[in-house]
Amino acid sequence: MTVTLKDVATLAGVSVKTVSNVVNGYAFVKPENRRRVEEALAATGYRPNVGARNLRRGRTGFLALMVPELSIPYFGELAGLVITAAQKRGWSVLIEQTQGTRSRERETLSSLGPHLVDGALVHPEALEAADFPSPGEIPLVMLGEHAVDVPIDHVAIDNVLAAQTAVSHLASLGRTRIAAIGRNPARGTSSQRLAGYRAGLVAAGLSYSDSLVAPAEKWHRSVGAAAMRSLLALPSPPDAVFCFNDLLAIGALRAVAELGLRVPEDVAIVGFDNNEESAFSLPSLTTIAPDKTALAEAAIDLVHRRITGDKGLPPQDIQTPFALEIRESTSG
Amino acid sequence: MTVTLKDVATLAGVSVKTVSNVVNGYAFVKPENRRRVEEALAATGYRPNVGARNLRRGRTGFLALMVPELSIPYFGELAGLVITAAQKRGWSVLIEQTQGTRSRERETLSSLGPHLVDGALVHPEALEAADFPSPGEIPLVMLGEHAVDVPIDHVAIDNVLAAQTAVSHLASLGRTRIAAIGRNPARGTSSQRLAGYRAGLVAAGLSYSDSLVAPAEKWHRSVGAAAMRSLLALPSPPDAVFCFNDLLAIGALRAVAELGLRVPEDVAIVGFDNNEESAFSLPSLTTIAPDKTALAEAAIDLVHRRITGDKGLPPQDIQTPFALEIRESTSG
DNA sequence: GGTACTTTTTACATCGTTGGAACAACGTTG
DNA sequence: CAACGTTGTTCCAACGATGTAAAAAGTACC
Repeated sequence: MTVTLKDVATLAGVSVKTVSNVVNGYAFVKPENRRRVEEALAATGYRPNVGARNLRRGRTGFLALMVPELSIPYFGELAGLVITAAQKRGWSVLIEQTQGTRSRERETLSSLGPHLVDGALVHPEALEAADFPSPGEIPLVMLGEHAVDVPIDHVAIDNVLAAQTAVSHLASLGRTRIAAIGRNPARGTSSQRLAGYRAGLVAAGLSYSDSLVAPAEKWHRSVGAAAMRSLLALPSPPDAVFCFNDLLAIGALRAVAELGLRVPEDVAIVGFDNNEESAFSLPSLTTIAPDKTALAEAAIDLVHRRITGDKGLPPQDIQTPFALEIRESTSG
Repeated sequence: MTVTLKDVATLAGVSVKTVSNVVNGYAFVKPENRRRVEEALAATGYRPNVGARNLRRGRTGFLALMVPELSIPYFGELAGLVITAAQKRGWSVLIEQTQGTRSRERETLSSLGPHLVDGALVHPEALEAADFPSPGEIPLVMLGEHAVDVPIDHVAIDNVLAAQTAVSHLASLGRTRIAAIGRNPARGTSSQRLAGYRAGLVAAGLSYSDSLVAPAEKWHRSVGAAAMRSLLALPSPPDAVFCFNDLLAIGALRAVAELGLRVPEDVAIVGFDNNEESAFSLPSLTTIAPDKTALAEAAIDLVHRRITGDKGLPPQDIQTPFALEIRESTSG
């Protein structure tokens, strides 16, 4: 049923290779033949068999993107941008979800054989250094989290500085009891944001207190609400909170409202990620806004360079920009 | 560098085909040989070349999922569920974004050759009947929208009934000036929800008024806010609004709040889609909750049946369940 | 030991494509 | 007109796997 080069060749009265040459834009084809081939191509509606082509070329035309869950707004948005950036360079993107578990992350990583995809962008959550595949396999670019001492390309914003910026902003409003929500020792991202939180406190001359740092296993809205409730139940509750992502912050907003308190008058809140919904919450959310487009472009660019040559390039560590987006949750 | 069947065969001292037989679980292999082959497989770390296997088998192992934009929560959530459901049956999912434009939708559809993917789930937004490929190509399953008289599998909830349910709920609260946001003649989904809206009005004995139906080109939050503002500026503004999706409703919530009015006391609001964020908005949003998991499973199941045999099956039209999720925006 | 049968293994062709070498046609040049 | 470089085309092998059919090895029975 499907049309192959051979069918086109028969119809055009030339050899298979000549048709192949036309399809691939080889220069030296007699105009007359080229015309005949092109007509035959059009007439038959020929489409190359990607599998066969890749078998021959040793390329697949696919990139994998590994994320915890697409239903999390940050990853949905990021995936969309990655797909767009990849498409510009002729790649299709295959998405794998890991639910943020180490076992699924390892499994996914090891299944990414060189025949399935040309390269992969991975956004690990629980992965450890030992889990990384021996180099020499397909090009890998890590997004978001910096796994310690693994010689792999890495693209992210400066999480520590960003977190510090958020906390400094809260301090600059005159808040003195600044809490944090999102501690999770198993996740590198959490450690970095926690470090930034502490740095922000120090810079503002405030002291750190463990009791003001709420843990959060999953960074979901409901967890943020629960954490906020427990913080507000403290003997001396916080007057500001830095949430390690926007979902936690959205949950926190709700918890504050349910207790009849006001944001930002009673509690100022800052999030992280700048999800689209955060511009529309009530009140809208001040947040760290990573340049997700830059992130996606940089990652695709890097994997592109790895795939097309540049073998010698040492592992890159690229930082993309971010900004503090000030909204109602910290500015009445 | 990569290990092929041949390498394994050499190491095990048997023929390539025997190794292939072991890999594929063929029954008649002498235990002794099977053991040797398995050892060689383990020793070399053999991984099948998917491309070559598919070339031979005529399958690719990929499904495509076409959606407007992953950054829209509904599609992010849906895509996540589709990927999960596909994975259970051994497929990887390739995502294509169309931005909801007809040209990109057509382009995408026509690029889905039989060699690239085994089947596709498409969620069109602007596509018309004429755009559909001749049958006999790869199996297609349409999600969400029912394009008229195209003999193609289709999975969705009953949009008309769902919309009617939403409006009936508002009417049951005693609201009499029920508006709608989201009219867009170019989109089938909009027409269906509009029809349901009218049916709901009729059922409640209310009259329809064009002035209470706000258009919305894109169903985004900002558009919902703008539409709400214009509805509230009417000489006799609505006391309830049915928004054609949750994003519009979230925008509407904000517009109401900015004017100092209360939800649901002054205006009750119902959305559609049950995005995760809608359970946490202030107030939380009453909405139509489609069973997205059922939708994803049904679609994957259908495409699975198409691919593995069942050629004769007439085009299916499957309806998946939905529920009205009542929250604060209609119940103080 | 021979026949008939079953189990196990192998050689070969094949999927659709492209790289390379060989070959043919052509116009230039000496 | 022979030798040559340039252009254009074809043939063949290969990418890595699997289906087919035939060969080889084993088993059972007379």
